[in-house]
Amino acid sequence: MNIIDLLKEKEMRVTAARMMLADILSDDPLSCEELYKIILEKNSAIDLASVYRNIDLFLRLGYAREVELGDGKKRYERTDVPHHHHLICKSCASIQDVEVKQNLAKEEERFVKEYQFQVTQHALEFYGLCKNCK
Amino acid sequence: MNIIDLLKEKEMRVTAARMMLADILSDDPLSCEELYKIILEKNSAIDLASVYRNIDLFLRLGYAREVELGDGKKRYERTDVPHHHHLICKSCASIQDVEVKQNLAKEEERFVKEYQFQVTQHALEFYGLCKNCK
DNA sequence: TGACTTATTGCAAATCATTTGCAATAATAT
DNA sequence: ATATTATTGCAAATGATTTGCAATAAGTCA
Repeated sequence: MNIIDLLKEKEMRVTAARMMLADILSDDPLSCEELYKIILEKNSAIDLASVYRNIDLFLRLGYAREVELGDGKKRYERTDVPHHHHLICKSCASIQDVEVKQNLAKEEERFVKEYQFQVTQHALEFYGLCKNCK
Repeated sequence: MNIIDLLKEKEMRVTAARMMLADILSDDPLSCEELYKIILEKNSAIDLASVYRNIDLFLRLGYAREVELGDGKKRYERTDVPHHHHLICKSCASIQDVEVKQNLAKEEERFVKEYQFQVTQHALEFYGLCKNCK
């Protein structure tokens, strides 16, 4: 689903700021500060507060997802990139996307049966040392 | 390893604040603010800044581990409780410990071979609705 | 197209979690 | 007991994120 349709469906306005942000969001997890700076580099500008507000909107629309890398900053990536996980280097902070082949869905089914807990989402990230840093 | 020995080994002082904190840290992941309040309830007091400083020390000593629950606050639990994961309710914020039976170690070995990335730690948390909230 | 309504924006100030500087205090070695 | 210096409490600083409010721009309808 593209961002224009998502906005119209909820009767929200299609603004220049939202289009630009939607365009910049990618498969890399980016913080609001990073998004803000990328926009500055393009000789454009969206107030940092508006970046936060619109990212928040994108989360509610299901256009973006939050990624927790454990450094105190929240990152965001588009939901239309396939579900994946990250290898996070504790030395240089580089982030690499990886797929995990194990089936966590089975575990999640078990949680429903054992604890009546309905899992809607999970976070799985790996920390360590990358090729260059070890 | 108990906290007194860990401190002495590194020639750090065994203080009342450290003993109290070490005692309160448990298998539940608690934030610094929560630890601080628990101590207040015991009619005792450790400055919040000292809680932060000592938790940080405990991490370096390997006495505590950090748990990321994605709500913008870091939580801590003792390392001597077995490695486990959490079911985090998005509605009431309750936290339940669970074991995951799948073997992530195999995936981690694959990352070494495929990307020369040495995993030292991973974070796996499940989000959803608990028994009472769904 | 132009005027109208109201969501959205930019700006500044507020808030929340965490960190830091510094003087006072308490833990260890002598 | 005293001296040394790590640790503490307190207040102020920082960094990420949120909020209030007036100015602006998107959508609506004549």
